Amino acid sequence: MIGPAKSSPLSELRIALPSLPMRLQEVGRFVAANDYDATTRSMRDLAAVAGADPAAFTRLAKAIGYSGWDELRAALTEARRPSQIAPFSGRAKSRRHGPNADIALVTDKLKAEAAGLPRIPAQPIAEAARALHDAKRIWITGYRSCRSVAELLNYELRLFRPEQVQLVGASGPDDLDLGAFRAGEAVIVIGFMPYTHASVRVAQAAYRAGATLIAIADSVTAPMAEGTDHVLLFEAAASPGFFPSLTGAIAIAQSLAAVTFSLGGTAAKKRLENTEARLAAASTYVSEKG
Amino acid sequence: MIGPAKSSPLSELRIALPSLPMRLQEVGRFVAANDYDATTRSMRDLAAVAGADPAAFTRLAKAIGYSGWDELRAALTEARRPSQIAPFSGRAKSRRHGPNADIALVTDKLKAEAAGLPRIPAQPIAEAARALHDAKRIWITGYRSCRSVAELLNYELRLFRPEQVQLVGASGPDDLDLGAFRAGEAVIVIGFMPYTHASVRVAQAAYRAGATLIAIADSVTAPMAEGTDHVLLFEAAASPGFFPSLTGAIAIAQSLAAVTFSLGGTAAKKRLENTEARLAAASTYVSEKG
DNA sequence: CAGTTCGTGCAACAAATGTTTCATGATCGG
DNA sequence: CCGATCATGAAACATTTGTTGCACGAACTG
Repeated sequence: MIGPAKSSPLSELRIALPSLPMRLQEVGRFVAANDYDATTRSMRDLAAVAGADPAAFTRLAKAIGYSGWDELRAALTEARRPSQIAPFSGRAKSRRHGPNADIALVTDKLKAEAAGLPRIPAQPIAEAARALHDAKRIWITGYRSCRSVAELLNYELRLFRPEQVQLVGASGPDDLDLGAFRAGEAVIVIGFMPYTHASVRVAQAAYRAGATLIAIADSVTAPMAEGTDHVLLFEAAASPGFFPSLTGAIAIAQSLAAVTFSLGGTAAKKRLENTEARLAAASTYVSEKG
Repeated sequence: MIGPAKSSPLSELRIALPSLPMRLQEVGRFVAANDYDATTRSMRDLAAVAGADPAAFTRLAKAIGYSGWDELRAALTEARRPSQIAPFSGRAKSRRHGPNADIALVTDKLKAEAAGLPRIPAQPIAEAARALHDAKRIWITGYRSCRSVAELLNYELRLFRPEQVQLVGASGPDDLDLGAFRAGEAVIVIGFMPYTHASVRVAQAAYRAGATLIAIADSVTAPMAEGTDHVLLFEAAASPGFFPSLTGAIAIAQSLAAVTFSLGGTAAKKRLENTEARLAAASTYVSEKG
């Protein structure tokens, strides 16, 4: 016989609460209010904090239909598991047809990517920028679609540190510069799943050389993030569509360059002015007009 | 001297990982990838799932500076505690100096860019995608910082239309292909103020050749947007900082590629699968593992 | 009022947990 | 080639965990 809907152990607890003895009610309320500690700390610890008897927790679990505290806690743990964040809720399932389908795809995509940007942790970026500021030389790595991010970062950093910034593999896919890394230098590796072998190799070489490693990746478990001093996370799979999104990575790269420039002070400003003057002299740009 | 961020036990683990013995590396990776289970399940359980010796977990914890597995797990548990709501949300308000200034700069920048994305008009993107779908050949142009956008677009489009997409100036800054444009082809020009002469020349050449012209720019008055069939606008100056922002342009490029792929139907899907298979065969990527 | 049931705290219990020790095999340097 | 160090798995260890038996007191019942 299957009982009523076992939606959540917490709701079962809440429903059964009024019909329970007084002491069990107290403990039950404590569990409901501190369900995170309930899943992570021990029964005796909880009892001490709640000012109750350890046995009360076992009795509570049995009172609401579990075989014991262990089983209740396992249910709470599963209910709290983070990976249950509705991966396909409002997504491509509602594949609309007609002329508006494409427009809907675009707006959904833009909205999702906009939502992802504020979730990027700012502090690691600031710390990484300081590391770049202190580095004698900066190497930048990114393959396949991440190469665009690498090149943007290379371009912006070279605007005010032209001598000290270099793109790894600029002369071709096999020009890896693996032996060129030195301590005191910084190596930036950009990538997301699936990770290329080349980026992992660069990260390992940088690590062995004692260089400061900065990874821009979609996960802390990325192979090239191992051993890195700084990991800057973005959400590659956040938006609908078939390719991972690089918007977050671009935003990180730009912020990194901006803060690094800010740390550079007047010296960086002067070099940027020099670069701009040189570009203007070469008449690279179309002159502004009213 | 500011050391690397020791905020999270996961970062400590990640930093120490490469210098660890092989078995401890495996266990460390497992913990990093399954940190929720690491906080909730028992050491022996984890060992069984990871296929490792229980003792390895204790050794791992000691290797990265903890007194034992219990202490490491406690640190992981605290790092995961949900009620850690935004330590910097209300703080870094008007602080323009001090250690929080950089963080404020980053958060402001990200927020501004996130706000700009939904303002991008979707319909022109969908229309441009249809034009790309109909084009016999696609040329992509972008100089200076916009080159990164051009290369991303080139990369993504070539995934399912490898024969028909080409980056203008791929062989060098003077390789402009100006005479190669034909009617029935599409030329994409990416740029914002100040505009480079090269991009304007490409646009004019495309116009004269009768090719379909698509401009990704920050203004309808951009020189290379004159005579253009499609103008896709983004806000380059929307975010604080010293460099114009390319986040919007990247988002447009990705949306453009996504819709074009969507229009390609099963044929595009098949070509994408072929490309992926070729990459897998070349073992470009690190193989996934549990 | 006596008898019963129920709720509760305490303490003892068996099981499981994290840790340590030890033996074995691999790796490295002289 | 040998000795020393290190990495690693298995088993023994002390501790902690969740559980249960028991006693006491309150509340309810006849």
